[in-house]
Amino acid sequence: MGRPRAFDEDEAVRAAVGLFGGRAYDGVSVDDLVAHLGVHRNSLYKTFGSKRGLYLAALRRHLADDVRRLCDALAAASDTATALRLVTSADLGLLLLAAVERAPADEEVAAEVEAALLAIDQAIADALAIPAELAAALTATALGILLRGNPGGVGTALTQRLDPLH
Amino acid sequence: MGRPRAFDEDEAVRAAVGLFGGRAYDGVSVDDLVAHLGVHRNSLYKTFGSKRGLYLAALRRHLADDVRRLCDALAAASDTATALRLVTSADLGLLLLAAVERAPADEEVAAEVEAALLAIDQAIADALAIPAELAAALTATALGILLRGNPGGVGTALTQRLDPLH
DNA sequence: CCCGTTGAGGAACGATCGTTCTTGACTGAT
DNA sequence: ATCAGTCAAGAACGATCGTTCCTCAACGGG
Repeated sequence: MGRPRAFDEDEAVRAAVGLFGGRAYDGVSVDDLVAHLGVHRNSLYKTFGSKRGLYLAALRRHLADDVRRLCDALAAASDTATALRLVTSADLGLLLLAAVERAPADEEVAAEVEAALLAIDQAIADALAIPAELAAALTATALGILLRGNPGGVGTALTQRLDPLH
Repeated sequence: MGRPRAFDEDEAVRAAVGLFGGRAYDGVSVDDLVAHLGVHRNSLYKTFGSKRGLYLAALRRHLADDVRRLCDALAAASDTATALRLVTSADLGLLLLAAVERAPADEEVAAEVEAALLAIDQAIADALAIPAELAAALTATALGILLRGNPGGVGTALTQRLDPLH
């Protein structure tokens, strides 16, 4: 019963992933969300409770979709260069912003971020058959490269040194 | 002539470095700054022009002081492990936040950040006598480790593999 | 001694923030 | 046809944002 929804919740959350992945949390206003999500204010609060609720939904969706897809792709990687290229070419804007900007101020975000990073570590460790600590170092390298906007394939120089090793 | 200042400008900027390095730009209000800097609203705007002006001053101070000190320390590093340890133990909170959160929205910030990262790259390249691209990869790794809050000396696993190389 | 100048101290501004309220449109079941 | 229930639409809320204005205190030069 009741009037049917005029918006698709999944679609709205994915749009929120794009917005929150593009600029800081405080840089995305509720007006921006309403304008770009196709969800009206009232429905937004009815569905997600608050701006933070929507942010958490977007973050979890980002991790469940994009990060999960990255981990699946990593499972097929057989060498360090491939693994590093996969991570650095993935769309992890929201994860990166969440880790640097939100995690220190929101422990629920911090927990999600930490779990996602550990999942990436594990995927790399399994795929390359290397210790988890070394995989974590590779993840850190990939995040650092993403952070710099990947200036001219910085990763290749490193992987050329790493590949003969393992 | 005129009434003498009751605050130390350098001291105020250093306090701003601490505030802006601890949370997001929008998470630090002018009221916070006034409360923690010992500078009154009027003097803040008279001296720095705007909140963004103070932020830029703090960022430049952070780069001129902390990053410069890091580069000097790097000049004395003779192996990869030492270089990586120096960067990951440096206090680069403001640089990290600026790179991820402000740089995409403020090209002046982006320019400062890029210059600082290049300076770190160069310091590592010079100290270890390695190509600039490899040094950039090491910088990226260090930033990634900082981003994760350095969970249990992740860097050591990587440097053990890298050291025999160069 | 008094005047011009500069900073301190707050009050106050308009704008925007996240959130809520009110009203009306649309639905399935009675 | 009517009623209860859900959502759309947008006005409106108090709070807080960055910024400005106004008044008084403290100095140096004539």
